[in-house]
Amino acid sequence: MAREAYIPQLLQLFRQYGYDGATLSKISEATGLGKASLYHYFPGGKEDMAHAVLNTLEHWFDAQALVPLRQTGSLRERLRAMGQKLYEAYEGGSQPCLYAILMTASTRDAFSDRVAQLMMSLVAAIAKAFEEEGYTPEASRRKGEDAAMMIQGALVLSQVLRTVAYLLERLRNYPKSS
Amino acid sequence: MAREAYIPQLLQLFRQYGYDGATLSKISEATGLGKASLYHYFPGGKEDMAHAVLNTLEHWFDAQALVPLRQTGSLRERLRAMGQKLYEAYEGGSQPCLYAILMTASTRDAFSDRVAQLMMSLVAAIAKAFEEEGYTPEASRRKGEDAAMMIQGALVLSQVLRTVAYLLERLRNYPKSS
DNA sequence: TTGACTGTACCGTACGTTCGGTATAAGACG
DNA sequence: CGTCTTATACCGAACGTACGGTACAGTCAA
Repeated sequence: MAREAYIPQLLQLFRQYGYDGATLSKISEATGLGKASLYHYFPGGKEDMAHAVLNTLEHWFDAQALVPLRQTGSLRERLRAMGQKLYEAYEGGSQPCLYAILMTASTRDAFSDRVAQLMMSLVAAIAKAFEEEGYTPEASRRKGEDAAMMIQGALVLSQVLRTVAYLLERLRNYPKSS
Repeated sequence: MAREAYIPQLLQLFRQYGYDGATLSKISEATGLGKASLYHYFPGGKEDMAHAVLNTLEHWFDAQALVPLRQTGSLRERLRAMGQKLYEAYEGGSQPCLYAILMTASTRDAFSDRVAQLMMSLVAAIAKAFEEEGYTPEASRRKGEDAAMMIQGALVLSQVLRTVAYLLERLRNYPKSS
């Protein structure tokens, strides 16, 4: 099996236990792979695994969440389509964002540049959609940041309050939320 | 020295390294206390320390951040005063929220009920201010959740993007952000 | 026969926690 | 006054366990 086959389990473990809490024993158990095999697929160890998950996530964002932004239709419709994709990816709020998870790791420096870049590309993609609609670059950037803030805020509150779905529902109906 | 004297260092360590990453060695070094002494002040170990920090935070919220909400003045002014307090507490976004940090711990179950309750009290306090202004209970609750989401979202983005202050600036100017 | 893959044993280190103390100071008692 | 007790503050050393990671001798399909 290719290393990509284990990405979903890795993602789930990092989400559930955090980076420091996702121990090799747990990873070994969840994947069914011995430590030797894990190091065969991921020579760089745990850090390598996290980066592999980020690779997949980066690709997923491009191919799933951001693709509606580049399609035709009203801005509102396109944002909604993105919201729907995110709603599914985060399972209605029951799953946290890996970016936020990795930024709480004790070795966050190993990921901070990468995660910042990924987040910025999300902000930029949303901003671009606004810009095409006639918003100024600055206002567009702000709209992109607002959207990202709302997404992350909803995810945190879902985690904390465990009342899950209805918070992210607003994301699905973004940008008309109130 | 009383155990309360060590709360600021503990808060800082949990924020910086996460719960799992804040090891007893680091705590010992930062506080200047031997590991054994830490168990004198916090018999319940690391979990005890985290709860002690939450105690302080709970008190701080009541005495600092939420007190403007109960004062006189326009709703807008009161929300702004709260925003200013939060802006200071999170050092303009350079510091994450401990609630979110603890929810990424591998032993998050030890804190999840407590953290949910603390977050709900924040939401409720903001909602109450809106309700007094004539908003319906449901709309008020929604406003409280929106504010909490915005706070948490701004904190996450500040952590991830490390562009810090200007995101939380919007919080300071809440609710007129755009 | 090669090369991808794996089970097992093992490494040094660090973890959270506990034990068995010592130092100091404040009361209590005769 | 002296000393005896008690409580608080603190610590060095060690506990058993688990950590992330490595070495190596295989196995097995192509």
